[in-house]
Formats: sequence, structure tokens, C-alpha cells
Amino acid sequence: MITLKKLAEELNVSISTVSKALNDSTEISTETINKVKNLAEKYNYRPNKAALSLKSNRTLTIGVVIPDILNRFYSKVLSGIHDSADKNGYDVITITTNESMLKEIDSLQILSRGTVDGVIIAMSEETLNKNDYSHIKEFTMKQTPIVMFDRVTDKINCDKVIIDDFDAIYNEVKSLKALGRKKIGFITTINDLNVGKFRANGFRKASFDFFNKFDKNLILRISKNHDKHQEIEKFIKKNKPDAIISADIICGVISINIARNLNIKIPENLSVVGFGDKTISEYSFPKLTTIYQHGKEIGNRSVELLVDRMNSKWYGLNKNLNTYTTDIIPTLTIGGSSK
Amino acid sequence: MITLKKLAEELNVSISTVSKALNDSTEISTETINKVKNLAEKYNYRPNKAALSLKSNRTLTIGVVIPDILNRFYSKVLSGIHDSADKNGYDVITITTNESMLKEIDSLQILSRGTVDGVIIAMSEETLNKNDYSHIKEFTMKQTPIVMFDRVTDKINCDKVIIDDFDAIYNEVKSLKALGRKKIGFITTINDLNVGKFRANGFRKASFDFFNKFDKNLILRISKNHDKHQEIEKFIKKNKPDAIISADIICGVISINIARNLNIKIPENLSVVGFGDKTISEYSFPKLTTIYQHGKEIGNRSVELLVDRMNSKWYGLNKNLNTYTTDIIPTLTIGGSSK
DNA sequence: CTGTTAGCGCTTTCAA
DNA sequence: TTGAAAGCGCTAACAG
Repeated sequence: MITLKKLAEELNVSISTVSKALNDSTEISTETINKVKNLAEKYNYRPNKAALSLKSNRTLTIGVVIPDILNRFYSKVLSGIHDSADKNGYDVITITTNESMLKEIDSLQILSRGTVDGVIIAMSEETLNKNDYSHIKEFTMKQTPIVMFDRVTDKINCDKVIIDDFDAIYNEVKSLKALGRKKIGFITTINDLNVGKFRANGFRKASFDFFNKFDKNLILRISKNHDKHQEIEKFIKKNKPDAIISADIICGVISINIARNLNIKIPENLSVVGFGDKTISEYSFPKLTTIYQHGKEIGNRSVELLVDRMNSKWYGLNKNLNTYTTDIIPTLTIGGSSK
Repeated sequence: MITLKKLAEELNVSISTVSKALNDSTEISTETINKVKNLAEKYNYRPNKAALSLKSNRTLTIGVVIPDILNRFYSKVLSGIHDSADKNGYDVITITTNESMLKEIDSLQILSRGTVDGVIIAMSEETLNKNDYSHIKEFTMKQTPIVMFDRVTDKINCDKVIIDDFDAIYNEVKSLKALGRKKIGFITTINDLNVGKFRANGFRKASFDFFNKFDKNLILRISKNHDKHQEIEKFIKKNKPDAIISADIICGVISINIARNLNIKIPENLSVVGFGDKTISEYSFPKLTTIYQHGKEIGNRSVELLVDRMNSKWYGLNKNLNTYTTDIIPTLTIGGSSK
């Protein structure tokens, strides 16, 4: 590897002169600059990244933690992440968890070594199931910005990117009807931003269109501070739906667990369709794959949010933004439509 | 970020003591070791990766350069790469070229900054088309080991992983026959390792099975030092096949170019099926997607070869291995079967 | 305009 | 058994 030192030696100047020359410092004469640049060019000199990050405390690399790279949805998101990261001059280091919480913990450890400037993560199913986000929480205590997408939780305060798609829910209802399902329940979580509002609207419209009626009771809205498990159990016992659409993946997973505990046969007597990715739909019958139109966009947005955050931190704006953003854009909604 | 320095200050010992303690040096007393380790544990200390690589000249990261992450084949390979890299303690940094040679050149530049210990690459279509591998060649001049897979070329001396699958060719012939093709040509390149031998066998057997005959003339074997363009042009003019199966992607691309120059309508009058990935099959009609069974395995093998190479380099075995391997395993064949 | 120096976090001689 | 110091490649404050 060709270094500043070698260039300096060959030119009989000091290392700092070379460094400054390559960075177009006004301190250096044009003549020297040219001399240096020519030699650098000749040897195809590239500054060592490790040295740079050690010095600058920036790696210009972002870390991505996803459950599965073969999942179409995640690979689309990843593709979007790559594009945007590239545009912003960041490298991408990807780790897959295979839905394992242990691996996820590991991954965050690996990325906590000054390897990356920021992290984009979709949590593993195991993490969601165990409802234990301590490792993520711990990570957020450090200085490294983190953005969650798709598999998110209220328990963690950070930027989030989720989808909220009217059409998808609408079509989901249509498909379930076509499959003979008659009593479809819809579960959504309420938060300050009315996330899931568009989805609920999609559900309502579909109910009218395909069942000629809309039963308010078939929508379960769970408030932030309520116990999801309890609410969902009550909901299932009371309404006995033969299909459940969950506006987020967490409630989907919970629904499945509860139904199993209640000895309801899945998928024979209850289809559960999660509005997340393939993981959930694997449990439903027949297998329904929610089609995401917005994978790339989610990736793009995640990077943008992360870059913003990293820049704020870098330029010392953290104080201002930390409180600011946590309240204002904890969740970014994509693809919502209010038709 | 918690550093050795901070630990040292808090414990009132020197930095080097802390370093040694954490590395279980026999120089340090058990008592001190425990003290240090406890504090490190408490603060969840992780050694800074940049510092480590600067010092050790190893990054424990491998770079992957692929045309497209959304291509099923490449994502499978990538998945295999991830698994193996993880097992070997390497991080993975991925860059996609979108089939652009410029982007590929860029990618190699990025990875030439001491960012990675080794590179796994499948070249872009543009690179293959232009038949210009100077950037790869240049890269191999540096110290960083490189492994090519799928999209390979004889022009570069390095470890390679390609597929050589009897069944796939066999089925390809079957499909083409089913589509009404009557005169199927097979193009393969010959090298010392008889790569493509299994494929040729697959073709021969399929010819007998599906056409009840095997016309030797319909196999074109191109020797290393022959001009592919010329040979293929001659072959097409002489045999006028209505379908061509190319054992490697390069000949596939070349065939298409030549056919176009000859005003042969693709895909109406000539199907070209490349034995590589989707890129080629997009030009064939109807679109044939070669199904790869071995994506993950290719990824695994690539990493293994690379790790071997990196270790040899690291442990100073290069001299020995450099000559050795260039001759013996320039190409690794996977999935070959001689049924 | 150019050079010296310190320091980013870490390992590793060498000295105490 | 511990510490001081050098050095990996780079930048930047400070001196000349």
C-alpha cells in the first residue's frame, strides 16, 4: 500500500506537505501541489481508510442488520440502502440475523466497535416474540445513530421507517374474502402519529366493498400503554374471527401465539396476515405474500434519516436535534394514501 | 466510545497494562487481569476496529462486488458469502455495480483503500462486453487477494469459482426443444481443467435423449488462444442454429452481438441461453431462467478460497502459494456430475 | 510556503 | 509484574 510517507520520501518533502498538497491546501505552492498530485496519480495513491477513521472518528460506513437477505422485501430495502448510501459517500456493511436474537445482539456488538457511523436495522422475529429490546436500547445509549425499519417497536426512541399502505390492506381483505374467509379482524396500534390510519381506512373501505358492511368491533385499536397480549386475547375470544390482518408485525406474531394457546388451529380456522414481510404470512393459509411496492424507497428513506442524524451529530447539533426529532419524527410514513 | 486509555485512567495503570491484561498476557498478574476485565465488562469495552486494522494491517473485512443484489442468483451467493464470512470472523462490505463498468472500477478503487483484506467479484456485463479487464488486472497487482465467481475471464490470474452443472444444461436443451427449437448449438471454452466438460456431457446426453442424435458439429469448443469472436461467427454462419447454449456468459454475450451484426433476429430466429445468470436469459425467447441450485455453495467456496489466500499472505506463505495456485486451482468447479 | 509535532486507539518491544 | 515509547497512516495546530 502506497502511503503519504512514501510519496514524501520520494519527493523529499515532509509528510504534512504531501497531505496538505493532496487536500489542496492554500498553504502549499501550486508547483508543489502539482508535483505531489502527479506522483500520487502515478502510484494511484488512496488514503488509508483505517487511518482516516481513526483520525476523524468517522468511518463513512453504515451498518445494516436484517433478518434475511434472501427475503425479497429485505433485499429490495437493502438495494435502496445501497443506492442512497453510495450517493452519500457511505460504504455499507451488512449482517443477517436469520431471525435470531442472539445473532442480532452479536451484530450490534460487532458494529459497536467504531466500525460504522450509523445503523439501519429490522429486528429479528425472535426479538419481537420475546419482546425484549434491551440490546437495542443499550445500543442507543452509545453515540451511534440508529434507524429502524419495518420491524419496529415503540419501546425504542429513534427514527423509524415503516410502510402504511392503503392499497395493500385493501387487497389483503379482497384476497381473504376470495379464499372464503368471512369474518376478518383488523388489529392496529395507535400512536401519536396515527400510524396505521391509512391502513385502517383501507380496511374499512374494503369491508364495505367486499362485505357490504363494516363492523366497528372487528377493528382492534391498541393504545400505546395497553397490554397487547391481553387486548388481542380478549378480541379473539369475543369476535372469533376466521382471519386477522395485523397492521404491524408484532401484533401479528402475538396473535398467532395467542391463537395457538387458545387451541385455535392455524391456518385451518384462522388466517393471520401480518403487514410486515414474509415471516408472518408463512403462518397464514393459504400463504399470502404481502407485496411491497416500497422496498427501495424504505431503504432510501432510512439512509436519508440516518445521514441527517449522523451529520447533526458530526456538526455538533445533537443537543438541538435529539429532543427535537424524538418527538417529531420518530416514525416516518411511506406510501400512505388517503383515497 | 470507551477506550483503553479511559480504562487505564480509571484503574490508575498504564495503557499497555490494560492492553496486555485484556489479551491475557502472562506478563500481567491475575489480580490485575481480573480488575481490568471487570471494568472492561462493566463499560462493555470493544477494541476500536480502525485502530486495530491500522496497527495490524488487517481489516477482517471482505469486499463483495456484484452486478445486482436483486438478482436471485447473486443474492443467494451473497447469502452464502455472509454465512461463511461470519464463520471465519469477517465482516462483509458489499457494492453493486448495476452492470456498469465504471461503477465496477469505482468499487475496486473504494476497496483499494485498506478497507478490506480481500475481494470477491462477479464482473459487470459491460466489462464482459468491452472485454476490458485492465482495472481488475491493476487490482491484482496490489496485495489484496481477489476471487472471481460466475462472471470470470481467463485473462485474469486468480482463484475462480464457477458452476459446471450437467443437469442444468440437460434441462436447458429439454426446454428449448419444448419451445420448438430444432437445431441447438453449444459453445464452450476449453481450458486446462476441462471446465465445461460436464456441461458438454449434459448437452450430448440431452441431444441423444431429445433429438435421437448428436451432431458433433453443433458443439463449438474454443481454445484458450483462439479468437472467440471469429470462431463464434464462423460457427453461426456455418450451422445456422436456432438456439445457442453458451457454457459461459462471455460467449453468450458475444454470440448475441455477432448474431445482431449478422442481422439474425433475436429472439425470433435465434435463442441465446447463457449459462450464467439472468442477464443473458433476458435476451432469449421465451425468457429462460437458468435455475441455480448452487448459489449458496458458490458463496461459501468463494469465501473459503479467499480466506485461504488471505491467510497465506498473512502468514507469509505467498511465495509458495502464488505460483502453486495459479496453476493448480485457477478455477474451482462446483456441482459437476458425470452421470 | 514548508516542516515539526502531537495524537486518534491499539500492540509490542524494551526498560525498569 | 508494570510502564514508557514507538509506530501503524493520517490531519492539523503551531513554528519556522
